[in-house]
Amino acid sequence: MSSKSKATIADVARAAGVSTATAGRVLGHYGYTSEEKKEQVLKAAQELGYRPNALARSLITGKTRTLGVVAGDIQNPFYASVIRGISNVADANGFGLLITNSDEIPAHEVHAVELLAQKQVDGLIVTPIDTRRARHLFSIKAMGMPLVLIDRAVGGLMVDRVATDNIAAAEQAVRHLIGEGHRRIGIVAELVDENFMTLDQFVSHAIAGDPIESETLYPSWQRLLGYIRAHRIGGLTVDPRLIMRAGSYSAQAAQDVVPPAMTSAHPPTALFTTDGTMSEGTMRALTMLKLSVPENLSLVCFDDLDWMSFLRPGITTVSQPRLAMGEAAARMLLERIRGEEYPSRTVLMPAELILRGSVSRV
Amino acid sequence: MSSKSKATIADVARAAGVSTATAGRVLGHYGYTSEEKKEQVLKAAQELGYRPNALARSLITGKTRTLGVVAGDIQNPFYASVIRGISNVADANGFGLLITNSDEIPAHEVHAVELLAQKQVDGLIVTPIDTRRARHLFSIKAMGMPLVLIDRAVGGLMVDRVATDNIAAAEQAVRHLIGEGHRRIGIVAELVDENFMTLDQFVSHAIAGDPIESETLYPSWQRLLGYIRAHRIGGLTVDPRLIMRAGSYSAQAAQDVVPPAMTSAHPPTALFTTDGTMSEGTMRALTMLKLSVPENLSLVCFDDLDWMSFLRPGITTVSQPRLAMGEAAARMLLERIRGEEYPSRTVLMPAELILRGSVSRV
DNA sequence: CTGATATGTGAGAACGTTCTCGCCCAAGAA
DNA sequence: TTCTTGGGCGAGAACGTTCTCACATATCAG
Repeated sequence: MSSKSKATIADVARAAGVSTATAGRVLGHYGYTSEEKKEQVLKAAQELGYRPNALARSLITGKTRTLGVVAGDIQNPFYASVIRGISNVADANGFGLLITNSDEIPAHEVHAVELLAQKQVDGLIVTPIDTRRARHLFSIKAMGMPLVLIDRAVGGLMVDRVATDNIAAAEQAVRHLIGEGHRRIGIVAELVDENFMTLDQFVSHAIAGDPIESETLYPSWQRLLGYIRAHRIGGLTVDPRLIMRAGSYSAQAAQDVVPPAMTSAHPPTALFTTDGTMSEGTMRALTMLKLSVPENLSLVCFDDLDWMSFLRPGITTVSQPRLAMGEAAARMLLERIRGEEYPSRTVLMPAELILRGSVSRV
Repeated sequence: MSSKSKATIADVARAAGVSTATAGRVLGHYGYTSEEKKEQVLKAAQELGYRPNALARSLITGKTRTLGVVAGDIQNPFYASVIRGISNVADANGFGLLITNSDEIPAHEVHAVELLAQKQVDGLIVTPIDTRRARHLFSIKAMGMPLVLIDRAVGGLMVDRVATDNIAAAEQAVRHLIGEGHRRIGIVAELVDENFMTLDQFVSHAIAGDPIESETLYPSWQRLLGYIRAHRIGGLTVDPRLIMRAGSYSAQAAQDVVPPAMTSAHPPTALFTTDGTMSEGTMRALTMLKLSVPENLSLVCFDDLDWMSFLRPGITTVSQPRLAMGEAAARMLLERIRGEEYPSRTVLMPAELILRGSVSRV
């Protein structure tokens, strides 16, 4: 029956009484074969339980029909959705997915990219960690392997990219708070060190309206920029004490940084959190502090997580099209794999501010 | 430099002035080579930007150092964590991960398994959908490909498996509610049709204490069994009207099935939800119904999701070791891949009841 | 009839590795 | 001396496919 170990094309050919070339043609669906031999071969293949060896096929065709993905952490809902989006279009096109986690550690990313390249993936989707140093990614591009970036950009690396329009989205969110009468608005953001400017320098540049190379900025810095722009537009000054910098991508860091600001002499009347992880840490802190939303404090988050819709009173948040981002990235990658030529494209996806009950008028 | 397209072992050998065999030996770390030639080869490889082709290597060794995973849906926190666990041990052992979603659709699972087998993965981790018919899985086993099942079992398929001890965990959760004085306890569960017994038959068997082949039962049915056993132990009768059967794996289905029961003549004073998806749907329903937990209704969930700890008053829930389940599965799989022989093993992981604030005494 | 075009077949090369073998050399044992 | 042992090296087979050819035939246009 079909259970035995492994039958090769040669075995099938022998059983069907044809050459391996002919058997290969019918099994691989290429070239010409007569109906007669086709039936013989198919019958023999069936009986022997023949299963094509994709390795051998890929070795000679140079195509693996496999996409490589380097994400931060599958457990994070953001990445989980993005990957799901990628998976949707990969599936639909008969591509497999080789997935790795970088945990936002540059060395892990380098290692993962190397592994995927050795496994000869047809293309790579990466959420790059270091927006400045990324020799491995330049090397991938130079090798001619299609590459698409998600969420972050790499300075000088001209490849397709899809991201949320972070600045506009954050600006809209904070303007909403200002519109509701809030004047002291805190922001909870990772703001990991980018080593090119201190936070103070960055803030004063932004407040002064100096031009800032925002493309290669980390998302949390872009969202901070949107926060500052909303203040400028609203004619408000930015109080640096209201910028709660977690310094790392963890809910715990956010949870730690919120209480001091909330118990200070002039606490904010509203908070803006810059991503799902910060939102979670902030919620934990607010629960510990027994602060009620929106009675004691208004809140706008970034990224629409499951619980935001049913946790009373409902969290007003910026919704990113995570699934669509993954799908768009995969589609662009497949176009490149097919050999289509374009100048490198950047797709900035709009985010939507979803109004729920976590903001009150002051 | 290291950027050019693709240098092969033959290219490196030529540049280093040695045979391909010798170059292969140093680049592949096997056999003997003199320090002198080793240096020459390494230098040449460096200059040509040589990167081993894992495909060619795998074709001849018969090993790909890649694991295949067929999960329900990466976006679901349960699967996301399990996969992350698998990824942890795969990474640590230099294995890659080929991941697919079945969306709980049998045909998808069959297709995914076939794809992964063709790609010659060294082993497979599957969350089987159909616990009765699974020819493709028997075939995988017959082929000699190592296979580990997670969360569900397949009748008659003797392979390693890791799962939560669902019956015991559910029983403990419901006994807790009974201990707090609850007498009318509702259960919200998928209970997709298993076609071997109707729900009524199943319930009456369980109430009567008749022996039930529980190994190959779906998790939601196992949890229902635990619920019934807790009633038996507590000397309570089971009211069939309190069994809210969603009938499919979606939060929407749960959300739809809860309101009728809550607005009936004799509503329950407490609810037990049998997994994360049911919990989410139930929360949505409770929010719409404006029922406060634990004032108007007590609640115990299954699976500890992020929000359960910070959503006030904190949700009492059964915590499954999802990450550890994935890690255990991957470890068992690697043992099999290494050729270790055991009779097929079943690892039932204990779950922990985490007491928070969603249960009140009546 | 001549040439082109499409269908059909098999022998054997190719893909980029690892593996098997035979050969050489040096050092130590008999 | 002669035999063994183990390091060191290269030629060429092998893995299981697809690809390139050469060589058929049949059909159709001119």
